Order: sequence, then structure tokens, then C-alpha cells
Amino acid sequence: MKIATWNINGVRARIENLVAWLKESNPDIVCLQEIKCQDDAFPRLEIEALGYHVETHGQKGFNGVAILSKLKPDEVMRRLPGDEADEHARFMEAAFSVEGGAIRVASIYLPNGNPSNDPVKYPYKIGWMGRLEAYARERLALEEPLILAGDYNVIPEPHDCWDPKVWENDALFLPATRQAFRKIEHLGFTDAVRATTDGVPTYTFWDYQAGAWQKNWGIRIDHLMLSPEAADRLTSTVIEKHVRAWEKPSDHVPVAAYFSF
DNA sequence: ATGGCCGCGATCCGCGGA
Repeated sequence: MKIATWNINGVRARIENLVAWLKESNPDIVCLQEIKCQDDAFPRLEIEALGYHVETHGQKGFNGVAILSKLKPDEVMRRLPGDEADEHARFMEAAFSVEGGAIRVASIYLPNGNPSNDPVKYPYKIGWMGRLEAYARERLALEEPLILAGDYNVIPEPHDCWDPKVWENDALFLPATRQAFRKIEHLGFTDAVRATTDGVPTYTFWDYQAGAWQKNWGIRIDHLMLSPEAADRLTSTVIEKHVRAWEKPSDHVPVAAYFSF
């Protein structure tokens, strides 16, 4: 099974790329982030025509996540628990039946948090990460394959960006951000790309500005975090970097993991 | 690391993104 995550940066602006990529990549499950539309505006017909079920959790103008899947999900949960007042559409989870039991996949769009000295935005990010940790801890007790896939807006290590100096004071790389990420990791989750890559992996995001793609000024912020039961079945990962060179690209590229279920 | 981007939704500018 191939499970992918892709911050698509506007699904309506990117529908041609999405269709072309689905045909080429042929993933079984796709977690999308930043669909930037409400549920009824999602271009579902084009996706369903390729044989995918479509589940969305959108909002007007920005944020929004979706899960596309060849299998029909048994259940879908929208919203990250822990704050009823949080209106941002940044989280959904779907459960699927596979041979041997259930697997769970979450599509995560973790808050950016910049500017990092903002009295609201950065604390929102850190608070959201605490809620994610609480949810992840609870889910681990199920002892099921669980894949937390998405745009974490976290650069885990210095070698996950082209120049750590540049990112020093950025919300994506501050010590408190990386610490909150490690707290989740240390519950028992495996960073799928890190676990399957010898040496330095490539990046998953290149800014639109200043020729960042051409200069390879990238960062690795899109991650698939695996519960032990999922990590046991991990066979390989791929960062589908060539998609960044397509016409009208997203600034993120798809990242996928292969499993033996 | 921003002179040089991009999507969106309100209108031909502001916000959010990373």
C-alpha cells in the first residue's frame, strides 16, 4: 500500500496537477493539506472519476484538509480534539479495513506559527502541537497501524534545511518547536523518510520567491509519522520532487511511504 | 530570506503562507 501526503496549496488552482499526479503516482491513500476551499467547492468529480473516495474538511479561503482513498473509509473524524473554540480546518482522520485489521490515517496541517514573536500565532502553534501529542498518545493505546501524515511546519533537524542560520528564529525551527515535535516522536513514532534514507534526504518545500527551487533552497517539513505497528510494515519512502518542476506547481511536493499491508 | 511568489476573496489591495 502506498500512502502519500501533499500540501497542494489550493486544490482548485491545482486540479490539473492533482489529476496528473494521481495517474502517475497511483497512491492508495492521499492526505491533502491547504485545499483552501469549502467542502462543496472541492473538485470531487475529477477525483472520483479516477476511482477514489473523497472526504474533505474544508473552510473558506485557507487551510482545509482532505483524504482521498481507493478503499472506502469505515469512519472519518474531523477536528483535532482539545479545543472546541478552534475553527481552523487542519485535521481529519480516517479508518480503513485492510487484511489483518484496521489502519488509521490522519491528514495534518500544523499551524505555521510565524511571526514567531506574535502573541497569538506562535502560542497557537505550540498549543496545537500539545493537542496533537495528546491525541497521538491516546491512539497509541489502540496498538494499530497509524500514519500521521501532513505538513507539520516543523524542520526537525539542522540538515533538514538548506541553511540553518537562516531559519534560526523562524517558528518552523525554533527550539520549542523542535522540542514539541520530538515529544510526539518519543511517544513511539517513526519519521518514515528519516528511517528509510541513508544520509541527507531531499527537501519537501521550496519557496516560490527568490528562485528558491532553482537554488535548492528547500526545507523538509512534510512528514509521515508512524506508530510502531505501521513502522513494522514500512518498506520504503519516496519524495516526488519532480512535481515541483511542473507548470503551476505547489510549493510543496508529494511525499509517500510504502507498506506491506 | 524576500526586489524578484502565489491563492483567495474581497475588488485592482490585503491577508496568509513559510
